Amino acid sequence: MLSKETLTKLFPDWEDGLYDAILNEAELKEAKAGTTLLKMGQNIKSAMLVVEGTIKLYQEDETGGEYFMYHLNPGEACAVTLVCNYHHEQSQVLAKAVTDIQYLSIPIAFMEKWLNEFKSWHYFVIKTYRSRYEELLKTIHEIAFKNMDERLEFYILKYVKQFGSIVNLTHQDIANDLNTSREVISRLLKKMEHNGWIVMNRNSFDWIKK
Amino acid sequence: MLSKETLTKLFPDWEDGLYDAILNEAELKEAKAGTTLLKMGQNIKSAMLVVEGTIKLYQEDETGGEYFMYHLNPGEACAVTLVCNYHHEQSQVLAKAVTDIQYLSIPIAFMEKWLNEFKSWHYFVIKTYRSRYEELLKTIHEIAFKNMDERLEFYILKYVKQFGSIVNLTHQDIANDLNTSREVISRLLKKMEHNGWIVMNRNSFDWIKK
DNA sequence: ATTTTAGTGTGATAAATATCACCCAATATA
DNA sequence: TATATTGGGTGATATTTATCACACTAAAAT
Repeated sequence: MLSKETLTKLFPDWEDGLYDAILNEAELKEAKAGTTLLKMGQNIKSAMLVVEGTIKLYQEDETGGEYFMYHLNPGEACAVTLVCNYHHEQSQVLAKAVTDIQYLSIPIAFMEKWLNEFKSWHYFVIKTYRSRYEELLKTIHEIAFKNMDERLEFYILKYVKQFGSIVNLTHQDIANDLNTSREVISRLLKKMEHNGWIVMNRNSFDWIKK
Repeated sequence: MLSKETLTKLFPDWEDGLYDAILNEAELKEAKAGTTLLKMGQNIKSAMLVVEGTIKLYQEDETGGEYFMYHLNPGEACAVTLVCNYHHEQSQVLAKAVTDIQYLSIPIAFMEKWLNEFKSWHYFVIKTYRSRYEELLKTIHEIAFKNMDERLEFYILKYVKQFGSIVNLTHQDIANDLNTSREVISRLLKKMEHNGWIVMNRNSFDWIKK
């Protein structure tokens, strides 16, 4: 089980009572890398706070397409699950574990209660929304104004920032995340290789630009 | 000046003290249709609550491109200006008045204060962020998965919902909002005309689909 | 009434991306 | 070791969107 100490490190801005509330009411869950944690259209029954590992958030198309938006890391929460009313809100996003993860699952019944009881929870919710709103703005900026080569670079840089400069993704993985085809990614990566930005291997490549 | 009664109608969920605080601290401002209210990169000095008229929110490119995201209507607030810290936050969006507008301008010094004092303000901020987050998701969905013809239809439908079925926009206006060129819009509108979805006039067209 | 300007129509062409077809090589599996 | 599977390379072609060029017309300005 989770210690108050760990919680304090993950969520340093909370007040004391909130840690206790979490320890009492939240369930610590685990999921293997690759698990889908939230599908589009799915009813939201609990909030999700990341304790360990990384989650990727996607916009999902009816026809199966996906577009990667941002990472969720330990100490962060999935904004869409922080609902403040019971009225069966449906998820607008797709969430996948990219590593093995641990997360706190909090029944949405507590959302409103805690908003009333804990100022620091209130701030946490606002902070979460604000930062995710900003991530979405960045995403829109990329798709609306940039060509695929620049979007690919932006995508790789996000990966590198998260996991380091050895990118363990297949071309197909990347194509899925950017809602394009494998051939397009292969050709663009080949260009990056020619430019000396990456060193390519099977199943991975190394980002060496600058 | 603004009456408490008007405020109550615009913001029905607030508590009594908050109306007074607004009446004391907020400044009622006006702007003509077409005014730019917030530029990208601009320092945020005050929050903006719409009292009268409609504001359009854009993502802005360094090179002058724009992409329309959503409308702000009376009773709604600009999420990006609802900052909860003083540290010279910069606007990530472009906001333009599309009609003559009236809005409340609140120095950001009060943001944090009111978060502590008024629960209803806290809820208002969260509600604002949540609904704008959802608007951004819709925008991403459009750009990431749809071709220009579908995006144009989505765009027109947003307009129609706001202002009625007579669309008083030039092809160039629309092209700017969708970050494309006038020719592209002209051709797509011509197709819609052939399909019997619109009746075209100079400077406007009429949406008659279904 | 004439000129200017803004809004629109449209062909030609270019660029970006998507799709199809098929190949080869590395790795996993039988 | 043989075979199947997965990851990747690449030409050909189609589609979508962008760009250029220019013509036409309604409305506005002179």
